[in-house]
Amino acid sequence: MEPMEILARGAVELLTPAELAAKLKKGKPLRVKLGLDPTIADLHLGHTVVMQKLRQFQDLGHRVIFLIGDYTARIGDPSGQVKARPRLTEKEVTQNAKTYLDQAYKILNKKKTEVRRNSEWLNKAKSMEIVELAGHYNVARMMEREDFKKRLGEGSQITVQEFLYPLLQGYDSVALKADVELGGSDQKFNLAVARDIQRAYGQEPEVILTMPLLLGTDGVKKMSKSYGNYIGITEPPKEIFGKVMGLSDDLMVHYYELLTEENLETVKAMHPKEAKVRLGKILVERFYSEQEALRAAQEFESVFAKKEKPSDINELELKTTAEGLGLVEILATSGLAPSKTEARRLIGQSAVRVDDERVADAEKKLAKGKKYLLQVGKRKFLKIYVR
RNA sequence: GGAGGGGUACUCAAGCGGCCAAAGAGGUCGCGCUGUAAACGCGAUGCCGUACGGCUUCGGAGGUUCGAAUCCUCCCCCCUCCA
Repeated sequence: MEPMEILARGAVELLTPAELAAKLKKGKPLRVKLGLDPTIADLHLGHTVVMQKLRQFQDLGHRVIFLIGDYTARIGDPSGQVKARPRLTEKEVTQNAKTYLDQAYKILNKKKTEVRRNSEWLNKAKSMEIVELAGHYNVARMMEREDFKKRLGEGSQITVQEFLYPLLQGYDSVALKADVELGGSDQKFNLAVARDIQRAYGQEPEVILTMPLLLGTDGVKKMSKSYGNYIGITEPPKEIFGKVMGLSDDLMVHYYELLTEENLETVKAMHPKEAKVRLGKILVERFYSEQEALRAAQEFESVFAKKEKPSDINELELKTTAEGLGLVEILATSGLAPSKTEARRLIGQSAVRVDDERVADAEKKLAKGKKYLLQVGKRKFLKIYVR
């Protein structure tokens, strides 16, 4: 396949194909920028959509520049936000960036990756320079932006500071002499501004390539840690696999489309469950190994299809001076239930099993000196030793 | 700076002196049905107590009242219109 074809595949938007072709034609490695949002500590599948694309650039011999927006993080990206974002401390930024990079190298080639921080140049900028930068853009265009428009309409606040964000991000591209910039499709506005800013500073504008946003496990909102609808790439294999199995059939196809190279027609022709198992394996294998993928799949089958017990149930020892411990108490202290009230409620809803027997009596006590297998709901297991 | 509107549980949103731990929707959790799907049905959803009940909650601090999310005072924050 031609480089152009590979790079353009899956993109929501490529501005412009002609410019990219021209840049590729020069035969020099391109500087491909990705702005990293240091507000997130853990990567999830949503991030990997863009990562995967970066990897393709690397495989074709180009250079990836990870830009840690440590300076801009203190402003907060207004993209898609309903409210102004909280600002971060220096320490949080550094920590988040480190975690992010460690995880990103599961996908990227570290040798072909350059890491920079925008505080390198933005800290030095004089206020007059910032004012000049602001002079290169106008408010009307800024207000074309969907999220600003919406916030304005709803009457929620927009700070002038937020206007600065896209400008500074655009200036980063100038400082880095970026040839290409990637981002999620929600970043389109910021990226487009970068092109204008580069032009204003006499540079050839970067090509921008936006990738689709992956929907979260709820199938409604984009995948995001703050919505709690994410699958993290550092989650244990069986968690990743389990979450994949819990996807709706439609969503599964969406995941296949954005996360794999599989032929969608083939996928749709398969039995949905088989297809889901396959997707789960592909993903676990990507972040761990083939063995882990197989194990996760087997484990899943035995626990949920055959109703067997998981192979690695945590054990907890609880001490008591009395004859025994109340079940409610055990559930609450072991974390199987968030509170005693909730524990009682769960028992009342016949969600609790002790040694495979459903418990209906909220006052049940577990006698001292014995081990028990507790189960709450379908997936929470814990071995308890009361002594 | 002036005039008015508003801040309620995870979220949105009713309530505007007792019947309010606070309607409704979403979310979440549980049960059922299943392919641990989705959709659907039923139920639960502040904390503590077996239950009658008790305790803490409606932006913050005081006050009025037998009794306040609801009335009053001050403070903080947000919005709209005017300047």
